Amino acid sequence: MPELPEVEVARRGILPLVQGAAIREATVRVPRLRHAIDADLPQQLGGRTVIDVVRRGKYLLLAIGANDGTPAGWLLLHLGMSGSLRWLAAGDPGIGRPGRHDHVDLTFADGTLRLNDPRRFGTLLWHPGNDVAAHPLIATLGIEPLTDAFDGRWLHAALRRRSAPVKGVLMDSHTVVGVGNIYASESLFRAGVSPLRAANRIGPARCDRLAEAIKTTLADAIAAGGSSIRDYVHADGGSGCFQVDCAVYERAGADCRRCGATIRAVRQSGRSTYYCPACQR
DNA sequence: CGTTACCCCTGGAGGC
DNA sequence: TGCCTCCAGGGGTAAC
Repeated sequence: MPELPEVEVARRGILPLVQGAAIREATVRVPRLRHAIDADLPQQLGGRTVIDVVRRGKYLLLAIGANDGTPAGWLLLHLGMSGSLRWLAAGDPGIGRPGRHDHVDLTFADGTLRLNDPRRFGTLLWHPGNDVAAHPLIATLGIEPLTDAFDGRWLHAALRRRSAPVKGVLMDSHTVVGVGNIYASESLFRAGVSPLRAANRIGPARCDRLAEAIKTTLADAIAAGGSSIRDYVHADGGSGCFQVDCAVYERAGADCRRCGATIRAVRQSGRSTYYCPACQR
């Protein structure tokens, strides 16, 4: 579900709630996520403090400190397709009535951070020590799109050795992180690039436009509060349907807002892709 | 190495 | 009402 903007919005939502706060208790009701949650996770977290919450790709990384403030390890959290975080203030009666897919609670003095994930494609892993970048799931991640290092030049060099359709390459988190199924389609529309085009057949000038389109699409969505369609829940518990007005996503059969042509849907590697066959080449 | 198909899982929507 | 099929924001893994 969440792509980079939703994860970033969730990060900003929970940071002021949990930073510097001690975890009184970690409760795991359902450990069977994509990777099984370690049985000793509650022992690792109990009594420790959340030092910081950072984002790497679609992962939220919680720096966890020991009582004396020294770093103890990292909590890797990925929301998968359907995961969401909720904050329930202390005393909220909902804390005592977890729902069917409320798999994990982190209980603080001021409230409870609750992970809900119906499809259980999410991930919650404990990584001891300082070096979270060394974790296999993190070490293999590609470039962050909202950095200066990611530009048309970088993108052109990366796409040059890929013959697959560009849309799938943009969604490959080992190349560039954070671009999911919605924003891949939206970014390609903004750049006027067909999702079906072989990645290595996009020239430098168009890579400039595409890199810029990815940045602005993601940044706009973050500014709008993230873009969620079905079951995303903001960290504060409100429903978050941010980017309600996608240009192409889920608009098959509708008119292109730029040229009036009919938006088309195709399937690529099992995922739906939307594009304007007239605007995007 | 790069590409593709498949798989994990639940729930909602729509057809009959 | 029920049952069936298809679809959904991700990504790791295996096989070619």
